[in-house]
Amino acid sequence: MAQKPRSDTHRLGKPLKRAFFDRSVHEVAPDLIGTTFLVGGVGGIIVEVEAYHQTEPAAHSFNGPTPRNQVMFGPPGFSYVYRSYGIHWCVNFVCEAPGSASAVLIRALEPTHGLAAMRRRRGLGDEQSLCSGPGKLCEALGITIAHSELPLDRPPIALYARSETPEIDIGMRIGITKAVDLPWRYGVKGSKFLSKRFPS
DNA sequence: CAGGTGATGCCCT
DNA sequence: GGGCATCACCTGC
Repeated sequence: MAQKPRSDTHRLGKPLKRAFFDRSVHEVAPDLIGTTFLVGGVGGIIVEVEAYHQTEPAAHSFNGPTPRNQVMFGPPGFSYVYRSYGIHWCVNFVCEAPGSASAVLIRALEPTHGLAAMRRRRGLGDEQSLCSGPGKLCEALGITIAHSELPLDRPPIALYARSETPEIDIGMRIGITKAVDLPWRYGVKGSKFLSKRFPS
């Protein structure tokens, strides 16, 4: 029998304001660790993210604005959803001043809200694998391209401040082929809900 | 548990 | 037409 969901015992913090994202992506990314991310009331605690910035070739914005990535060049506090490998969706939060074209990729959640809905969408019972990857968490939360370019402080999206400050691991980003040596991946130290363990 | 690989859509050159 | 900010499943240790 699975352990009791954490949502039974922990309270949500204050809603994040859109101004939270009007800072350097390198400040926002680690600050997002431990916050709660819900879509339509379903989601959990962010345990892993990566930062991307226009000045670095792994970013979708590196080659300038296109129809797909235009939201990255707009104001902070909006979602950017793209299709990955033709199969999965991945979600980012746009950061910094308009034109900086930086964003935080949400890579893993600790599921806390709507476990039944997530299991149904994922076709899985294993709680540890529900949201342990950028494509997995989008499937669990029902995120598609229809959720791109939406404000992060209005329904159906909700973000809540962390109630405790977790110990944070920092490492190289995963699954990319360019700018592989930038340590722009952040995660909750020792979390069982990461997409991959941080090297010790 | 680590490593290799096929599936699959679409953006951009 | 090339190249992916991935996942699940298979192998072999």
